[in-house]
Amino acid sequence: MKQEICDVVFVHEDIAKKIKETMLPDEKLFDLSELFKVFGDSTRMKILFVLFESEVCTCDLASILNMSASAVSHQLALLKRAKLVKTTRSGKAVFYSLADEHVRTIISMGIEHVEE
Amino acid sequence: MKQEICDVVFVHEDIAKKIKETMLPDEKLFDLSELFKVFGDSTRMKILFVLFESEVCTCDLASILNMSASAVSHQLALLKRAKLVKTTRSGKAVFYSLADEHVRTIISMGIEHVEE
DNA sequence: CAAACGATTGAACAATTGCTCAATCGTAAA
DNA sequence: TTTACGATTGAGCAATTGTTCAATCGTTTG
Repeated sequence: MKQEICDVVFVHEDIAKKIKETMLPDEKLFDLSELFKVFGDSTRMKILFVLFESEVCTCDLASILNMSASAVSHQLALLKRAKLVKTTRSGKAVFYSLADEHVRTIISMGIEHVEE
Repeated sequence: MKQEICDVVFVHEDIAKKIKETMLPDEKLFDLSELFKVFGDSTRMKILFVLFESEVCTCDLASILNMSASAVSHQLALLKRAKLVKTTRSGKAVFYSLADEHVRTIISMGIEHVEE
C-alpha cells in the first residue's frame, strides 16, 4: 500500500535498504543524542564553560551565574550522571571540574563554531 | 588549598571576577546551547545520520525511520531553521542534505565518541 | 552536643517540546 | 482543469524539562 502511494519510496527502496544497513543501532543514536542534549541547555553550557576555565564549588557557581544553589546543584547532578564533571569534597564545599579532555574538546569545538 | 568555608563566595570572589571576565557573552553561550540542542533529540539525530549517508526526500526519511511524513517534516523544518540541512525540490519530492562540512564534522565527532 | 552553612534532594509548577490529526500547498499527470 | 500525491503547517495533547521551595544531609565550628 505504501508502495502504491509513494512511487518515490519504491524508486528509492534500495537506497533506503542500504542506509538501513549502515545505520548505527538505535541505541547508539539515542546515546549520541542524549550526550548532545546535556550540552543543549544554556544553564548547563554556562556551568561547563566556567568549569572549562577553573575548578569551582557549587556556591561559587551559583554566585557567578546568579542562580540559586539549588538550581545549580540540580544541573550539576545531571552533569555528573552524564559523566561530564567530577567532584572533590573539601570541607563543606564540593568542587566541580570537567571529567576529562574529551569534554574539553567538545566544548572547544562548539565555541569555535559559535565564534565564527 | 581550596580551603574552608563559603565565606567561599568571598574568598573566591577574585576567581569569580576573573571567570566572569573571560566568560563568553550570554548570547553566545545561548547560541551554543541552542546548536547542541538540535542534535539532542534522537529523531533528529537519526535524520542527520541518514543525511550523512545520502541525500533523501521527506518520504524516504519517513519510510526509513518508520515515522509519519508530518512528524519528519516538522523536524526537518526545525533542522532547516537551524541551518543544518538544505533542500532541493525535484518535482513533487523535496530532497534534503546536510548544509555543510561543519555539520558532518560535528556528527562524526559525536559518532566517534559514542563508538568508543 | 548544638548551631551554622554549603550542598543535595523531592515535590510541584510552568514552560517547552515532539507527536498526531486535519487542512492546505505545490507540482505533475490525467 | 481536475485529480493525485508528496510536503508542509497549525492546533492540540502528552511527555519532558528547568526552576523554586522546603526539608534534609554532611561537615565544620562554637
